[in-house]
Amino acid sequence: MTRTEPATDTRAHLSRERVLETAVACADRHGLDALSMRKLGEELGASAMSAYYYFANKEQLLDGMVDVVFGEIEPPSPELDWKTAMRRRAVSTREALNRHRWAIGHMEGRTDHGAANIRLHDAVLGCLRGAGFSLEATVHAYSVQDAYIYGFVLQESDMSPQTAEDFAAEAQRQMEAYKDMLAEYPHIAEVVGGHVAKVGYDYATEFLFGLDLILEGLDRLRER
Amino acid sequence: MTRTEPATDTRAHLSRERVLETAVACADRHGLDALSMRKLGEELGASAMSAYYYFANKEQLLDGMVDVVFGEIEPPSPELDWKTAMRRRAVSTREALNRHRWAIGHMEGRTDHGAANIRLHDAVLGCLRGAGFSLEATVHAYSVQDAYIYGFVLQESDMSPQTAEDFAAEAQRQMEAYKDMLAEYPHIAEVVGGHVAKVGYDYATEFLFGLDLILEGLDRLRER
DNA sequence: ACCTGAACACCGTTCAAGT
DNA sequence: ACCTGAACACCGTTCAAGT
Repeated sequence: MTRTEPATDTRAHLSRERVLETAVACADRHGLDALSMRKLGEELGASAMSAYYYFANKEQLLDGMVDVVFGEIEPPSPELDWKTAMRRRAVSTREALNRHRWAIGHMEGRTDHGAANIRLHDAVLGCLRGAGFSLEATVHAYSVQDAYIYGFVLQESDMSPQTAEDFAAEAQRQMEAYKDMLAEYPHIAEVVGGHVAKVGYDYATEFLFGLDLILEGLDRLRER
Repeated sequence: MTRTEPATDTRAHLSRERVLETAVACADRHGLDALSMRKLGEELGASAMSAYYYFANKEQLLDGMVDVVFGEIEPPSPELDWKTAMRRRAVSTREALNRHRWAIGHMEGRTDHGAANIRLHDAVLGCLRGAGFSLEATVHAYSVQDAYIYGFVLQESDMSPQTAEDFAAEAQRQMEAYKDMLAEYPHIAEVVGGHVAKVGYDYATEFLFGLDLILEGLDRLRER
């Protein structure tokens, strides 16, 4: 958070932040698999093993990278009503995870939670409690929302086509490829051929559809 | 699908199925990271590179492994009403993914879908169409359900404690560890300390809570 | 304190060779 | 047809050494 650069830097020095920044940028561009400690050193303009001074191993580097992503998620504002606040936080989470597709699948399992993670967690719980959810209902509400958000981005980041038009084109291509099997799979033929290949599939509106369905369901769980 | 073993096998021969079976079992026990092509050869009682005869590379091996998991998911029965059928299919998906924790995160992104995957996909679409969902509503309904199911298991498989009691104990341990920071994070203190550390967190009931919330929301989308 | 280079035990993949 | 062994270009990590 606060940069403590020595006043007498002879050259481009390394730092925890700069290593993290470079690692995130590198993973964004080439994927997490392509990010090796050696490649990271090179990208930093330093030696192959230079990152090991700041991170004991690759797992701890990933801990740090994940918390960078958490830091980009907009926490729910206490100014807004709970539904709007949760909706915006969900959208912000989706956006952050789409900027850093390597992160999904590593956001939850960390044994030591980063500072940004904990801060966001606390803000979400506070939003729900303030809206009149009981302790139990708060746990429920948190679970459903996060399962949905992470699951949606997981599906989304795995699919190649991005826009609704791309999606329609890809659907049409796949229909051609599987043409001889379509008799065996009539419902895929109907839904993909009759709908997706025509109107496409827009991730943003699809995301909001499910999100609002969940938020409306949760609203009935509140007290008063 | 159909086994074509030669009648004159001199010894324990390899086969596509046996390689796949062994790979899945190995990943179940030690994780996907620990599964190397060399280790797999050893586990098969064959040479280090033996699996390369059946799979061009590790990615195609993973394609096959993922479809094994899809094959373990119970497709929706046409005998049941749509909500019960979807509920059972969701529970079955969660169970399969919990048996094969390495699979989550690899189920969706495959470029060539396996046979079991396509079969299940078609059955789910058929169930929804048969229940009176329009083409558009079917796509919505599929999206929400799968996002929720995958996302829930993603969270679940990342957490270490399994039972509600374990969870409560772990929560208590974490409360101790973060004691000095609790003033900064009052809502975590309240929810974790006041609820989770006491009653725990049962994954199965938590899963059904969100699932039913979604299914009930979707019910209002049907025609007639 | 901060960074480097060589060394170790591993990878995935290719390919000529064996039966 | 089915499998093997050696070889290549990579990994993550350790550690003694440099400044």
